[in-house]
Amino acid sequence: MDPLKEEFYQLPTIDLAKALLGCLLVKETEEGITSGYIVETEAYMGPHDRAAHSFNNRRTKRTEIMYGKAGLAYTYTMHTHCLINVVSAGLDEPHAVLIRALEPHDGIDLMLKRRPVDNKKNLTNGPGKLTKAMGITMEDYGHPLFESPLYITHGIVPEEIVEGKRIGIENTGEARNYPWRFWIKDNPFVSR
DNA sequence: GCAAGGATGGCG
DNA sequence: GCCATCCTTGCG
Repeated sequence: MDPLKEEFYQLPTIDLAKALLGCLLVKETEEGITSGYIVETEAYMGPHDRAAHSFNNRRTKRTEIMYGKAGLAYTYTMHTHCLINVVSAGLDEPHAVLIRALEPHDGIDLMLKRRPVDNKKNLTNGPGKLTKAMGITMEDYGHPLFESPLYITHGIVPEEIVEGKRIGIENTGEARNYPWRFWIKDNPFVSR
């Protein structure tokens, strides 16, 4: 399946966060191909979103890619883990969509080898878990997600999308209450 | 230089 | 609910 085209990412950030649900995230490596359906995302709305790394237009080496064009990968390190976002909105609008959970699809054996778990439900049901299972690292910082070897393609159309508060941003004032987390209703691979 | 603080995950 | 662990950031 071909990657979704660059034009796919030309959506308002909230719309993109929803549009990404059901899409297939694919990573090709020498070890093999892994992929999973995106089942949970969060929108980070840049300068006016206290929970965003780019709040108040903070522009550093880390956040620089958020000021780039939509469809690039923004990877960063959180504690000992790598998290992946899809850069959103126009140039100099530093928005991003965090990919929080996947439903494993291809290469499940390889993912289990990278990240052994008893139950397949726990393989990619968290932002740090899915990157480890798929072999996504800081090497992917700035990679265009409309190109191999790390790309997003058409998957399934979700039956119903639900929204709620974002996770893990307790110390961000009002921003913690914004309903900018989206997931596929009743999907067992959502993080919580 | 250095201290503080996470968009986490795993274990108790 | 606690903490390991380590990179980024802001400040001195």
